[in-house]
Amino acid sequence: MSKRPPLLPDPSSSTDRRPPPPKRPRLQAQVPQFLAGTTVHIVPAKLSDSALAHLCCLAESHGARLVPIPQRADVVLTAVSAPKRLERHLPLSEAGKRWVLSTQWLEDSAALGEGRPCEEYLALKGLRPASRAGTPALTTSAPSTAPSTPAPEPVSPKPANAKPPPPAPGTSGRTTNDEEIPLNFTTPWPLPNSRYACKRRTPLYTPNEELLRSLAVIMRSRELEGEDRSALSYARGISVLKAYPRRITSVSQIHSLPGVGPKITSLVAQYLDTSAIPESSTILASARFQALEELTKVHSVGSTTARALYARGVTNVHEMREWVAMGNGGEVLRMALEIHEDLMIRIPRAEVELIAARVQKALDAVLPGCMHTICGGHRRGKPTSGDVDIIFTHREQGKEQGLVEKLVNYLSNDGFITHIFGVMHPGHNPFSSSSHTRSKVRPAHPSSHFDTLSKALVVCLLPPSEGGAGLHRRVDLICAPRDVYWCAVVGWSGSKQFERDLRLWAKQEILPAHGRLGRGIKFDSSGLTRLRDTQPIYVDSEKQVFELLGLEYVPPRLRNADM
DNA sequence: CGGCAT
DNA sequence: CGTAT
DNA sequence: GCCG
Repeated sequence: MSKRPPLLPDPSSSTDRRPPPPKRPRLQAQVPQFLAGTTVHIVPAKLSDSALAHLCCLAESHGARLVPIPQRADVVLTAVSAPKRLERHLPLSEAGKRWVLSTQWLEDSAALGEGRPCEEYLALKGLRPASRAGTPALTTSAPSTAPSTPAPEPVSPKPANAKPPPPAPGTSGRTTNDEEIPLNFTTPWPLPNSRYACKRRTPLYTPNEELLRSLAVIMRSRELEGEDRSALSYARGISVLKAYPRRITSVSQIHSLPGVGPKITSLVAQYLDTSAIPESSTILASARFQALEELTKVHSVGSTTARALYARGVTNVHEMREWVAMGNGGEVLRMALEIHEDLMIRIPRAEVELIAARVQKALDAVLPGCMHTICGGHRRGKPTSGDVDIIFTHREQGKEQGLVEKLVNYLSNDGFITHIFGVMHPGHNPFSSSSHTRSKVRPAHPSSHFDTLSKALVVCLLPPSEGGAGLHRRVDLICAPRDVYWCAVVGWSGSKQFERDLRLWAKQEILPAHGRLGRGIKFDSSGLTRLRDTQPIYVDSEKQVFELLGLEYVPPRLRNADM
């Protein structure tokens, strides 16, 4: 939250603060020059030619001077993560005198328009400049944790075209491949002009962070109060603003953005005037908001339940515990409270990957030939995750049946899984079961991925002896049949707004009217279906999903359309 | 004014 | 109603 | 709350 006040014009009226000096002659700088006066060396190893060229352009366009040897650089960028391999490209003694960062630092900073904190992108853990020498623009305002470097995402199967004969992507039990080496292409960032998040490129970091955080408070309040439609509008507005690549300094900039109407425009105007949004501040300070926010952090407590609890005088987790101790609530809630403190702690990337490796190991033991992809925020490049989403399948269609149980049993016996919040299966409807709800009626086609895919929502514990933090971690295990695997991966990679708009777009394209011939595809994460003849369409890669929906491919790291 | 993801 | 993205 |  606490950000330094960099070069914001900041017409903050009223109180203190010296009057803004008219010091801002950089009008010709179309591209933020956060690397001005900085020498940069890019280690070519492990980079494709095009990726290298891309990074060089990126660095120079932001003011860097490129130097051919690391010894002369203020900043060294590299895609090499293995310490030993890195050592071959730059002596450790030299390394300790400058920042040695992941290339992702440049990608993120360029998208943001300012230098990201270096600490979050150390190529080698703990390797930082000993003496704070010349790194002018790169002041490490490192606020906190985030140890691991966002690395090229690991994915299991290959896009299948590497080898002609075996149709199965993953070779044997091995898994975890890389998707693409170059990854993002940040270059000329387009202004968001589409109404659909799935047609925009939205990086993880935004130059308008504070503004959007304020708007997100109002959105959250609407959610908590059950005003879903309003909340949706804020989600859309925030989403489109997050894709806006420059600092917003005037409402004229956002005037014509889709999803930004009179109300949101006025809120932005207030923010630009006063560096705050009064409605947001009021909400944030209100006891009710704080209570509902805290209560809904407990697994299985949603906004409706939270409001009901609040009405009965329960205003925090401690009081909820007492309320449960008096015999209220169900088993899931009791479990959730048991480990609530652990679940509040975010998971570093490295541990996410350890957990996935552990799951893959179990898959190998239970049914050889499986592969997985880590989805969710982790796949979108977040430095930490709230939970771990693992999608898996078997290379042969059909072999995956019953796999979720076997996996959960195996990992439970192992002591890795400590709690089970729920296991769902295709065809099994969570309604009409258990308690006496005579929910005879159920929609004819309830096919959401919540009942077409098998999955387990569990809690795991990876002990420190195995590299874990010794904390309970939420893990979603989702099993997809081979032919819908990539649809499931797309569906579970998010972000939420990205998914909503993906489906909305699909629907628009599909539904009759539209003389748009050639189209007519239904999308859900259980697959793609050509409506014309209700024929399923099999895809073998994520890109094909986008193609078939008539969309430009958006890499996972540019799907961060939520706050 | 109806729709807003599944 | 909750969960998931 | 915004849009078609």
